[in-house]
Amino acid sequence: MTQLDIPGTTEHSPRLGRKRDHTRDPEILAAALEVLAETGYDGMTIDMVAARAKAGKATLYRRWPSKGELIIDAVACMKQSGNDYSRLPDTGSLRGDLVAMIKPLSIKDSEKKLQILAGLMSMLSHDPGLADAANAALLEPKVAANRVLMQRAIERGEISAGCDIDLLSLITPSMVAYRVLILRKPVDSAFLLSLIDGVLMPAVGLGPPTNGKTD
Amino acid sequence: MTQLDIPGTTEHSPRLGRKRDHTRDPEILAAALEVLAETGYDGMTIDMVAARAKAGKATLYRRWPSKGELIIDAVACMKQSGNDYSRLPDTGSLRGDLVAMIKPLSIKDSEKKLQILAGLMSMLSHDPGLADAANAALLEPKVAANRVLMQRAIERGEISAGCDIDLLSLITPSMVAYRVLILRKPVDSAFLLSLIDGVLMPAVGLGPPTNGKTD
DNA sequence: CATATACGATACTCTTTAGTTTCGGATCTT
DNA sequence: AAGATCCGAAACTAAAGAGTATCGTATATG
Repeated sequence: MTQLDIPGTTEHSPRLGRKRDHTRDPEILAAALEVLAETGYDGMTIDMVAARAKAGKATLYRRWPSKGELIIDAVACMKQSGNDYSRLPDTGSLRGDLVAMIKPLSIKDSEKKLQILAGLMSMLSHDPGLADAANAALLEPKVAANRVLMQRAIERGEISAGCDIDLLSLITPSMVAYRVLILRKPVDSAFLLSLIDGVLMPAVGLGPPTNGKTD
Repeated sequence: MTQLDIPGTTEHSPRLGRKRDHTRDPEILAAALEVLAETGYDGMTIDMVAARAKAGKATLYRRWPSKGELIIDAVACMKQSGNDYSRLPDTGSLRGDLVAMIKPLSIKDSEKKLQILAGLMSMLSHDPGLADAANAALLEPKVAANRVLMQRAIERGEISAGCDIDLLSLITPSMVAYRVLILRKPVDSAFLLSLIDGVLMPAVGLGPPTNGKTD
């Protein structure tokens, strides 16, 4: 599904025969993420991942020493995949930028990431390293994007420099997570728009777009 | 720890001998919740729960047909315990009420509930009933409290009736959940106050308490 | 006090799954 | 083409844990 690029050194050099085929690692990691999202860490088995990737179970163990390491690798590799926040919207207004971030593809991506997060939620308490990796790969990209947008708005003087953008940039991700994981309701434009207009814009001091009167 | 009250019918009546001792059910359910919070659903074993409750494993199976049913019961029983939101703060102002909700005990309670939630997060996708039960027992009480406070503020004319209180009442719970489960940072008054003053109050149209000037 | 029954402890069965080993076939190197 | 090695498939091992059965003890009922 995702085309990843692993630094993939060719191990130590054998005189003859084949080299270890690292070209399929991305497929295996993608399969692991799929199964993880569907069944959770404990529900998932190595056989499921191998079957999904059409690889032998032994092949997986030739590359990763354990199930846990495989998952850590799989989560970590999500960080660089599909996060093309390099070109963020730049409409000239904060609201325009935030609205421009609402895209079906982005929503689907978020929902998949949240399913993965749910799958390893119970391990996060016991493995701080995994928790950091999961945050960095699954949530932080979106948070960072929001932060950049707000920072730009500060720099162009649109909003006050006193805004707690570290806090505000967490609102959408955490509300989306709540809605998907707990309420199990779909994330649609209406919901995201009500977050933008009902929460974020007022919080940065930009009044509501339609109703400027208090009474 | 928690003193629960189970309707506890005495099964069918035996002629002689003891009746089934349902007085210890609450202790067992409390033990189950503790182990669940500590190790997650899959990590927890019936033996752990039995040991924690100083009960025999067979005793647990005499009362609950399976591990899953035990957990469902344990989560469900949380709903009525420790949720004395019957007497909510009533300071006369929304901000006063929200600030009055900040109490160390309440924070500890939330954190424990969130650990329980994390423990069964991966099952919520596969068991909608459990998801509803978990939400009703672990998150919804806090959400409902916020909603009541805001509804009162609307009724007394403090804030606009157009406020989306169903949305706004989710903000604190979801942000706290994010902070505890993902960021694994402590929830303190400073954080909650910045939510109130930096997000909620602006969103309901009540300006910041110190700085009323826009420029 | 006698008896039936529920209790806690513990041994047991059976299923699942992580991780290993084996093997025939495919493929790269020389 | 020959040889070495990696591949996928599948059999295998070992450990963990859900659920059951047994047993001696405690206790409520009568």
